[in-house]
Amino acid sequence: MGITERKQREKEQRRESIIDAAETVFFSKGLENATMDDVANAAELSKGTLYLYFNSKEQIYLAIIMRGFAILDQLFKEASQNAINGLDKVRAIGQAYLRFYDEYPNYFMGLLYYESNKFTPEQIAELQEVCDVDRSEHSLNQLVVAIEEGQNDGSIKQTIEPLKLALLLWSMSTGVFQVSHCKEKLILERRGLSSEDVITTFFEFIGQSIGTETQRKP
Amino acid sequence: MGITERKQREKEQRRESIIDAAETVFFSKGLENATMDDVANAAELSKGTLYLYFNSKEQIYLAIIMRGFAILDQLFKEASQNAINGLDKVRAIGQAYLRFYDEYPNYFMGLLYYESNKFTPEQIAELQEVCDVDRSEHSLNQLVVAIEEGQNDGSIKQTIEPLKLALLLWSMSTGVFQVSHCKEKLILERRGLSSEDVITTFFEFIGQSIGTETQRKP
DNA sequence: TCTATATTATGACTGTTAGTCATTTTATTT
DNA sequence: AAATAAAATGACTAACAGTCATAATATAGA
Repeated sequence: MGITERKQREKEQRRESIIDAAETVFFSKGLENATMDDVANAAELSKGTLYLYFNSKEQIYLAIIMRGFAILDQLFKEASQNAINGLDKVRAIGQAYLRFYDEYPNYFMGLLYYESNKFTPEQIAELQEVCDVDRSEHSLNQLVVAIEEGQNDGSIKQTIEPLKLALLLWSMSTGVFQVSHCKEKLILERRGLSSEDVITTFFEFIGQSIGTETQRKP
Repeated sequence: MGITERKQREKEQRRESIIDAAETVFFSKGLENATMDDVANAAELSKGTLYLYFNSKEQIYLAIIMRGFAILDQLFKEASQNAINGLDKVRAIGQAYLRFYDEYPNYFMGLLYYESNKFTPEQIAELQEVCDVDRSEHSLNQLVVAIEEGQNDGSIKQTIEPLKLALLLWSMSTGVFQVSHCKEKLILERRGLSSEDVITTFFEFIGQSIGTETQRKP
């Protein structure tokens, strides 16, 4: 009786196609300005149908954000691959996060949205019932692992415990990307600085601060 | 003819009282859940009247946020007062920012809201017509000045230009406060870390990284 | 003081949109 | 072919931001 399986699969596909449509709509008009009818049109479904697959507009956005986390997770994984030691791994992950911010700005914004107050634990639990797992912590864990490795192989100072350092690096990077993105027009340009410029300096700054003496460039 | 002046003054007072009311309402129920009727009730005015003083709900929130920036600006000013050199000033400003985050969490959230995409330049321009000036850059400028001072008196490394370093410190701090605030329940507690713990480590980390060798503690 | 005019305030009304639900359409089973 | 189950629909509701004709109040002029 493969019908049940086929139906399950079709349901899954329909859900994905709704997320696809919502992604296009939300990313182009912005979450606030986009209506559920917009999404329904884009998905070639009626509005009511959307609510058979998701409980709310926010719920759909949350599903989109989870896609972003999956991408980020993958980028981190790839970045870690070719690193020669822990510090190098951390650097590569940092670069990967920068690439994520650069190449997937909409997903990055979603990440910020997620990291704010916005979603209640209930909403996140809801999602897990119908959709993918919550991947929001995977990326951070990869960073923790890289730091542990670096502290073991002697490339990273042991002054800060891995989880704490990972959280710091994560939050500092996020903050720098966010601010340099938003201030680009208002402050940076006016004074002859660019966003990339600030970010590059940030990476140098951090690299020197967490590496052991032997790792420092002259 | 003092009547014009009195009327002007009364108008100003009414506007302030609307902001007072909105502050109470927005801070207690959250911007999203609060309605303009809530604000009107709290202000003991009709909804229509609110729109004689502000163009939109967002506009009122923006006015509240500007109050937050004024407070922050004041805190930075006080913090700078007793510092013995530039690095010390920067440290004091950092502590002041932390105090702001601790003691005025709602204003801090407003600051984050402001630093996001949320407001268009038009909205900010609108505000300036009817209300206080845009103070959002003052605090950052104080930080720039402190860094310049530190680079002149030899307490801060000269490797990064003042504006860039100020932006970095600002954005890193903001990111750390934000994340450690939001992750407190989900990640930190579960692994025996506290938000203060992370923030303290952050300040030590930064202090050591920007100070000149002679400023470092053993 | 009384009337005309300008200012300030009001709340019923409008348009929009997230979310619902009785009904219809389509697919599956007997 | 009929009965049943699953999926889809779109008209409907409730809530809310923002508007505007009308009313109340204050000021100025006679």
